Amino acid sequence: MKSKEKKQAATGSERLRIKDKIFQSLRADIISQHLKPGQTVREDELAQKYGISRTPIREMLRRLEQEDLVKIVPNVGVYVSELTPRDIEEVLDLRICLESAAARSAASKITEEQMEQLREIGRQLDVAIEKQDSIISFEADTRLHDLIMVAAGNARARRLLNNLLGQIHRIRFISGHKPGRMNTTIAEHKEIIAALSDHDPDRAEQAMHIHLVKTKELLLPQSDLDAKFESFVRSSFSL
Amino acid sequence: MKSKEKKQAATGSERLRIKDKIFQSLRADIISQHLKPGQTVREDELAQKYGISRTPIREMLRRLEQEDLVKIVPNVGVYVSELTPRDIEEVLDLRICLESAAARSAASKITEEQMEQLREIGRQLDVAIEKQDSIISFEADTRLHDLIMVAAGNARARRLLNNLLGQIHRIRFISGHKPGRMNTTIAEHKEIIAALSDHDPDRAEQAMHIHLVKTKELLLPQSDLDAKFESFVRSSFSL
DNA sequence: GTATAAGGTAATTTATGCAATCTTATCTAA
DNA sequence: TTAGATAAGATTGCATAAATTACCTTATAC
Repeated sequence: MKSKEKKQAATGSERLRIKDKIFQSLRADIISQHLKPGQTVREDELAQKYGISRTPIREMLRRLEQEDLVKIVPNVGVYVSELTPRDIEEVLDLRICLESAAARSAASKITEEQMEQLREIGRQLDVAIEKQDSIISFEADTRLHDLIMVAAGNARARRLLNNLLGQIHRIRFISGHKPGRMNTTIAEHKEIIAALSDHDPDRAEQAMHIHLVKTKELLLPQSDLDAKFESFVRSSFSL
Repeated sequence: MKSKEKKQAATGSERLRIKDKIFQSLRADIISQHLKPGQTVREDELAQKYGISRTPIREMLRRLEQEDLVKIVPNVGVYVSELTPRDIEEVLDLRICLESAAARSAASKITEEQMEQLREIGRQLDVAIEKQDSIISFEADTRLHDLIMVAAGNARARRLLNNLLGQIHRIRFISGHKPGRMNTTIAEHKEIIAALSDHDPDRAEQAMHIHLVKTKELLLPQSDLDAKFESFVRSSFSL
């Protein structure tokens, strides 16, 4: 009896981690294209796969829907979201909009401690160039962008962007790795760091904007764009 | 038999509406301050109040959490979100960021049909001024901003903003009505319409930005702001 | 007298069974 | 042969019950 109670307590304390782990696993499967767009996702199936009941699975699926990773049709089923060129452009435009504003804000608000972290990231970028290691570059990239969102001081904006990031990573998986982009990306990042170091809002916003627009153009083939319309965000600066 | 099927179909189609209605009711109670910030919200209580089980209530609460209207502490409970001056500023800054970009985008993309709807809204604004009717002004305001989001062509941005709108309305309830603001608001709206009519992205963005910054300053007493830091969004244009 | 631990209570979280709904396939009639 | 209706199959949606967790109270030991 006592051993049983102990076991229950153990599973109980680990359950939260397990639940979160399952969610991350599901999310990763969609981002990594392991679950293909349009594919049906059944509650029952996932419940069996992960050995839990349908109730928490349902909850996870709602969260994934909120991130636009799945589409839920009432009384019918759940599907992995499609990612049309239009969808991709919407996500990337939103990113440009949010992160450009964040860079502007961060330029004024960033603390010396955060600035030191940024410089450390800058040194990692040097290492990435030296070793031509895209993994290091990618990780530094991720920390750079998140650190700027933190420095910008708008927690809601950061949460929104983190939601978008799931889809952005998914887009990366679709587009595949573009070799040769790393070095130019790093140069853009260093310009962003320099602008923040100078606490220059205009320059920081512009640097981030240019960087993200270039990233967008790389991820979204120009042929897919509707060229006759201006994008959601400005395509050039006139500061 | 046939009548039974008919009845089932009827209740089925009404069920969704009822569930949606309960959600809207809950949401309205929070926005209207009928449920006070910090107040505990129990699943059991709501389930009894609305005569449904806790499962759909849970689902609604998760949706409300996603809109930041409630805060869920795992294994503890659900609370109505607080709205500190910082929270208010975050929400309003996000709005400025999204809607300014939308106005820019809409200036290029807006169709003649949408432009005609805008002009109709403009005429409603004239009526509002003539009758000094803030209700008409508010309704025209709502349609104006949403129409611009539609014209901007970014469905995700529109959804995000609609989520923010719940909190923005809540902020309005807290701040109370400011008489005398209506006429200047309308003037700003007409400038936005004029800029869109000219298909001038810079002017449209600037007009929207100025309008929303003024709205923010009205809703958020300057004494609450941290004056030494630049906001998430630029506070002035230099076009 | 205070602090700590154990037990009880009230809430969420999970699991499971049942009902409602949608889709699809088959059968019949025109 | 095709169109429409009906029935069967599958899946979600809802409700209730069991389990777990967190908090609060109380009692005991130092």
